Amino acid sequence: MPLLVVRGAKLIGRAGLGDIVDAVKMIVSLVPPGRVTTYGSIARLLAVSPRLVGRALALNDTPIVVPCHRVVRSDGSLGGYSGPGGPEFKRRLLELEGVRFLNNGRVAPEHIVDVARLL
DNA sequence: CATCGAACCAACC
DNA sequence: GGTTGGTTCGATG
Repeated sequence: MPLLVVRGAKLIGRAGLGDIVDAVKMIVSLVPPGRVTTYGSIARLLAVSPRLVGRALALNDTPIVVPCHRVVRSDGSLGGYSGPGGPEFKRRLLELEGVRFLNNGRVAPEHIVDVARLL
């Protein structure tokens, strides 16, 4: 199966989003504990819209084995979490991994990395 | 710095 | 065809 789907290209059946899910899983698993990345960062790498990355993560079947909690919004605010426990659990996981949160509820900027830097 | 609104793109109704 | 998301970015206070 293709790793990437060019934006706008039509493939057989549910290939489009399915492939993005796989690619996103792969990329997210590169983010080390104590670090987070953003939807937009992944989206640029895959040449898709950030919203699509969100959707891909939302329908991700393995929320625990894939560290999908290490993806936040570009301004450092949590974003959502469709896994068990919701966003509250997401935040707890991150704190557990050593991610520091500011008073305004955002991730401290020093933890945020662009996935392109991890390649 | 915080909030607001428009743009985004595939799915779903 | 309109709404809806695990968003983003520029404009505005």
